[in-house]
Amino acid sequence: LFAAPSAPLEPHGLTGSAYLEQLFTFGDPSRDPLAHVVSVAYMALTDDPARVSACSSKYASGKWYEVTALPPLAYDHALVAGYALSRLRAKLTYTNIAAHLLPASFTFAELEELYASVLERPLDRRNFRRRIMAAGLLRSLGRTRRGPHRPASLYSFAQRSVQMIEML
Amino acid sequence: LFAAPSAPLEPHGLTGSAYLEQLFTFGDPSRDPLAHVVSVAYMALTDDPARVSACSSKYASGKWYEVTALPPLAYDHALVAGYALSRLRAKLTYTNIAAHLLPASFTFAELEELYASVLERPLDRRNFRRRIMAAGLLRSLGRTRRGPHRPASLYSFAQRSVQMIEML
DNA sequence: CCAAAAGTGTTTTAAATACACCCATGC
DNA sequence: GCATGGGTGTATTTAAAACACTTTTGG
Repeated sequence: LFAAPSAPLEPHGLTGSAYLEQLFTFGDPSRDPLAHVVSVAYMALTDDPARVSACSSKYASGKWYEVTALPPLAYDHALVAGYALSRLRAKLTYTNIAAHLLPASFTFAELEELYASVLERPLDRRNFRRRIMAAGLLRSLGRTRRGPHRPASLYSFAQRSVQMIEML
Repeated sequence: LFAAPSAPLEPHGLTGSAYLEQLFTFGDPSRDPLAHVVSVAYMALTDDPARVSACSSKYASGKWYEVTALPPLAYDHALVAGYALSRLRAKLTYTNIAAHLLPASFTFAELEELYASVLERPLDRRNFRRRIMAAGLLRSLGRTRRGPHRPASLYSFAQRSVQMIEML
């Protein structure tokens, strides 16, 4: 989460390619003690935090936190963040929304780690791979990433537009 | 669907017990050619249409239509209605939201007919009953409804508050 | 006794789960 | 050659799907 208390995330300030999804409109009269504020909350996904900080000076003071360790947030913003997380969790299980949280090419281990950390539970590597593949979510790039150990095959998402897919 | 073109459904005009769920906030600048109107759309569910017409004179002119045969609607209201229907369909399969579309007691056949008509597909009576029962969705009332044929057992929902349940 | 809706089980098929070892590389 | 992360298959369990007849009542 990118939390910039005095400068809420502005959809139009993001670089073009970021995925945006409307979450919920918060309008409880008591959510702000000084005025009746109606906020239409959006969730933006990116694989590259730097793009968010860079797109406007307003966000330069923002900070990233693990979702499980958010600092105290103003107003009902913890509620908003919780809503975003639960939506993201749900959509990971029935859409290809993960395409917007990973770079153009990635290893299977990176995909699995994304799922495991957002869902906050360990996944069986073999069963996970079987289902992802059966869902036709990925395209193999035929390339590998070399590193200190056995090279890992690289993949990209077959589709970037978010769509429903049975998978978990 | 209750369509009252010149008098949009006002949540607070409904009788107390109606289930209300926020759908989406429509804010496309071009949705109304005359002004930039932002609409926070809600879906209300009731088992009793008369309660809606009765709650305010503004709704007296409203009419009910089969969702599959809506008349032409103003602005982007067909989009809103479509959104509502798809949300309802989805929630029938993983929540007990049907509790708000049936009276306090009902027969199994009535429940099945509700599901079949909203989902627009026939359901196998035995498999449907097995899953609904396995989900613990219903409470048997021990009473029956007498009619021209074999009496049908009456049920009510175990919970009225909407909650997630694996079932279809 | 007949028409009409209510109610009930079993078999087959598919999917989810549980589980442990070999492989390829850099150092 | 060893440490490390990458990659693979099978057996079991559970759930979904397909399918047809008997029961109870009113008229």
